[in-house]
Amino acid sequence: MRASVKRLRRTPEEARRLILDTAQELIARSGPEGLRLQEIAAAAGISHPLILHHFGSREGLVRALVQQAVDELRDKLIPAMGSAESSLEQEFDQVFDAYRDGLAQRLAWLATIDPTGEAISPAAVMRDIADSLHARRAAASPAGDAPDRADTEMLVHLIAVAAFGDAIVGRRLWRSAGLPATDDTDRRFRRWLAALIREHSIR
Amino acid sequence: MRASVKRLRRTPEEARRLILDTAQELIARSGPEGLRLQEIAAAAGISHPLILHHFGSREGLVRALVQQAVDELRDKLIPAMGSAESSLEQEFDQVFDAYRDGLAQRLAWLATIDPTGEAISPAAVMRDIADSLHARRAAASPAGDAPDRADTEMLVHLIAVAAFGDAIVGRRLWRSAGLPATDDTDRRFRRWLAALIREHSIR
DNA sequence: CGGGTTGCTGACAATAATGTCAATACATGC
DNA sequence: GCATGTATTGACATTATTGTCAGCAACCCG
Repeated sequence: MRASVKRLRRTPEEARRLILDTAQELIARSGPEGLRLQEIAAAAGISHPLILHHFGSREGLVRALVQQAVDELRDKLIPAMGSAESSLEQEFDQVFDAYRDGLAQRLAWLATIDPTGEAISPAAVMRDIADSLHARRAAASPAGDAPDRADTEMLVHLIAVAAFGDAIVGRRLWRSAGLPATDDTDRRFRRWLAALIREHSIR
Repeated sequence: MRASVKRLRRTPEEARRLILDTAQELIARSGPEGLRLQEIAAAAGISHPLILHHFGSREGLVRALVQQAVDELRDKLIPAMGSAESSLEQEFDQVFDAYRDGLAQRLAWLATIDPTGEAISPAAVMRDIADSLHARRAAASPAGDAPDRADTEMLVHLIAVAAFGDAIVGRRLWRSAGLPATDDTDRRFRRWLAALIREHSIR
């Protein structure tokens, strides 16, 4: 004899968005290990069959989550490394911060789900970034001393893997080195790396 | 009316070893997501209660796996970055190779299981490495121009996070940059990074 | 050889997870 | 207001996974 409960009716886009956002919060908090449909549903205030309705299966949800993580990375990285005005230090802050809120964890998860990288490829994000950065470096350097294209590619790779690795194991490593795992230590590392790169670019 | 089957009887150490090794193979292949007792047991040719007998619970097995990954990293990294004779290039090969065979994946998994890094800490591995490297740098540089201790700490951190990140997303990023995801590309990156570091150290 | 210790297994229990389905409620168009 | 479409849900089915337990079997020791 339960009173008929008010039922919220969303557009499919809203519903998918709600589910994806909730799932990502849970992943950021406790990792992808314990990502259960029931748990997501409870956190989102919906029933678990609704997730299956919108994504077909758990597998479909995972695919959507991974795709969104890749898109998110691209959308954060391109403006971070592509803007011509910002300083190297500002760029680094943006790149390193891009991985916050569990984005690095989601990407690491993707890497374990799809080790070969065949299933989902982040398009040509890195090439676009390298193009943009290379153009800036060429413009900034005196004629005849333009840096090698390969050098720029290596540089982009270094920054990408370092920022990614730092997001996942950075704090742990600082602790293991006997240094405080604080924002300040993080910042000092970024500054040091920026100086290293600058030193290299000037030559 | 089955014939009584010959039963293999191992020492507890052998059994634990067999189980851990089998589990790690599975993790390296398909990630920790699908790490099931039944699956490990089937791959190891044992029954799944035997795992529970030796590790108490699935949780206990996970703890042992993570502990072994941390130990393995330490045992590979200290000789790789601590030896005085090898060249920077040789060291880099050892450090980057240390993460192969899924070790980086296991460590990333650990990072998602234990995000704060409180539960299992890799002792003072990084400090030991920094100590060792710093002593070498001081000895190698002319008197009065010894590098800063903080500089060495940053350097060790950079190499550690870059190698880690490279192990997990490196190949994917090369593909995304339009470069071949081959051993050769990997090696070129290591050589480039070694040159960058050398350039910095000489100054 | 006999008895004790314990590694090891098959069968079972308990629970939890994904997925199915019919029914319901909310919106929109006529 | 009524009909249609579909987002949403509760109840259920199915399967898989961890964990328990009693008993078997290999090895050691006297």
